[in-house]
Amino acid sequence: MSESRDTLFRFLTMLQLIPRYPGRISTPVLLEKLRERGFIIDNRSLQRDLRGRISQYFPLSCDDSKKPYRWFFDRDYHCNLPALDVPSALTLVLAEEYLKGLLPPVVIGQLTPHLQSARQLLDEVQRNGLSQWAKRVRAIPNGKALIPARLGEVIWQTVAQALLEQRALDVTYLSRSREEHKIFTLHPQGLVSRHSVTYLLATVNDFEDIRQFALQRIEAADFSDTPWQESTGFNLDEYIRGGAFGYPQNTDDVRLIAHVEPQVAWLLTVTPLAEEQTLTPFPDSDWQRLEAVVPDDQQTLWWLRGMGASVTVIEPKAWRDDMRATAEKILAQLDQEPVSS
Amino acid sequence: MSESRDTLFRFLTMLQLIPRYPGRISTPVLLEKLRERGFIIDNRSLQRDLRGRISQYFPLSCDDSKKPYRWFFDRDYHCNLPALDVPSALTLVLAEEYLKGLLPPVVIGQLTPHLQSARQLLDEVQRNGLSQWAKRVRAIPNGKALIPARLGEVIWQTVAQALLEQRALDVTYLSRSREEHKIFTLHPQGLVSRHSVTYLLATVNDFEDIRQFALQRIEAADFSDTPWQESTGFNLDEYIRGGAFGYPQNTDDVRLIAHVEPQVAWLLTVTPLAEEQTLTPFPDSDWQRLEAVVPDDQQTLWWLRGMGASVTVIEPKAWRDDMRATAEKILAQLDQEPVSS
DNA sequence: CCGGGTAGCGACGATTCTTGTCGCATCATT
DNA sequence: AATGATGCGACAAGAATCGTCGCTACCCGG
Repeated sequence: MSESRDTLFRFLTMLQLIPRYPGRISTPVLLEKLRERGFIIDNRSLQRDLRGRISQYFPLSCDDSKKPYRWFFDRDYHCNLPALDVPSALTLVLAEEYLKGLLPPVVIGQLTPHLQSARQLLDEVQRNGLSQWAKRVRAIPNGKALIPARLGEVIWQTVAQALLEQRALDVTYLSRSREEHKIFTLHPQGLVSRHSVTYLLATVNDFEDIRQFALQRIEAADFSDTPWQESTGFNLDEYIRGGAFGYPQNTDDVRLIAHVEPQVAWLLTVTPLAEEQTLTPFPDSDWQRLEAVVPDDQQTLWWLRGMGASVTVIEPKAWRDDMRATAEKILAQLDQEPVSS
Repeated sequence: MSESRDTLFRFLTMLQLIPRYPGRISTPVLLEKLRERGFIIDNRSLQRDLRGRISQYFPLSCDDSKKPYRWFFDRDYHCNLPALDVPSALTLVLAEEYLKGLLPPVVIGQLTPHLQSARQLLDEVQRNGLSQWAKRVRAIPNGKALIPARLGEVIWQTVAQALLEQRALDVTYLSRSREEHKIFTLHPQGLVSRHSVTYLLATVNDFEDIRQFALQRIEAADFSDTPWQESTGFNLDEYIRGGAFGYPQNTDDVRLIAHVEPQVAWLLTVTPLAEEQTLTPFPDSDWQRLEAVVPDDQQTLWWLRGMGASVTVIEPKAWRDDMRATAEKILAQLDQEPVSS
């Protein structure tokens, strides 16, 4: 039996098993995990591999302050197999540009190793012009970029893990009034990132009903000894549609009819509102008639409002009325308020 | 000299040098690249490694239809070193949810291997509940999710590479009127992804001025023999601020003063509009007074419009006037148009 | 049609590396 | 203080690596 082929593969497995810095793994545990994966290996060999071989060629460090030594990679070390190609690296950088306004910094930090290897590749491609690429790529987000909520790194990691491994959490939560610290046991059922705020959906203690918890208001989170309870019949999509995050969204789509400015019409030919969409020019003006089947949700309404006077809603009537009411109310308020204070 | 340590590292280097499927690399070229990196290795050894060792343990295929054999990985193969942890995998999935509405499908496809390894990890975490995680994570985007523009995979890859490697492109471009096919030589200077449309900024032929080209209107792109010309003094940020993508944006920020509904006030405490922002309650109502230093751009104005009657702009006067004018114009248009057609 | 050049591959043997074992030192824990 | 766990140097048997040689197959140009 040529066992040697195992060697290469065993090394790769080891490299995958050793975590990045905040994490660490002790030699015996690593040995155990390798055994689980079918690598019958001597304790001594493992030690030799770690110290003599791998750590010479990888940013691998060892915490030898206590006796079962613990090994870990440098915080930002990352390696892709196969290596990134240029278009993928560019995609990653572009994705980061967008995500900066959408996810808490800590969550993006989770991607740092990936992003760094992308940046590194791009740097190498442009040996001459120093980091030109950073000046050549921009993302302009769709809506107003709010500043994402601050959030502790450990909180995010704990919550993510609890959600996925189906474990209960003991949390200290700062209630909305900013006054009370409350301690709950949560049974995570889902996670929703909305605009720039991330919410955990969970049942509390022994109750059955789902509640929302903004992640940035969780002050401490630990895995609980209480067994996790699944909320039977919970369906995230239905929950969102039910209106938990704003405007109640009907399951049925609606037929939108509107008159739009030429500029908006042009925009819509490039990025349609919906799969089913028609634009027909008017004979007597350069505006166009838009007809589209769109979801009946807050986002669509926002989009229409954001277009301002460039779009005139004809149908559905409810939206037409909403636009009128909103415009009238704005005027009333503007008239009422003094110009300055 | 123990040379063996080289072996492991050489394998890793090989794994990095072999591209994913659409790409391929021939044995002699691979040999050359390994030599460049200091691995003095015999031709025979390389052949043995590829056929005998690596391809046994990796999804590596070989195109042996022609004589310099060409090697490549399966299209979706990907391996992270060190392996992803659960929170990072969740972050990737969440990022994908957001990006689906922001980047053309092809561009996201570029990330498929990464995303797949994330999904795979999550699947493994939840052995019992079959792929529960997919039902437990959602992103609700900030604005209306338009359908991203369609775009050819090869076009994206070619453009990305040309931009970063500073090469000129010969493109066939479908001009805005959808009538004419034009052939240009472009000298890429920058890339801007705006909402869901991606634009290449480039000078054309021998001209000096920068023009925008929507990627989805590029029908064919090839590297040009013409040497790339840098547009001296071009600065992407200045260009965007100059108003090339809509509302001209002044460098100076403005001081926004507005009265906001309690609900909006609450939203703003969680995700502020800007670093400098104050909210002060009014004594005689539950509305609050918002004061913030915000950029003078289209996005901010959109955000204000999207809020409808929940926000009353006090300052700057230009915006207040804009809100009033927009509201009046909407009313006028609604009155003018028949209710239905 | 034919030959030179290139690439793949089997075989082989010397070199080199790998790996289990043993013994000892060190550290942690009780 | 004792016991068990862990780290590590040394060693030798066994295994794998790697360059070389020779053969074959294929591509191309003459």
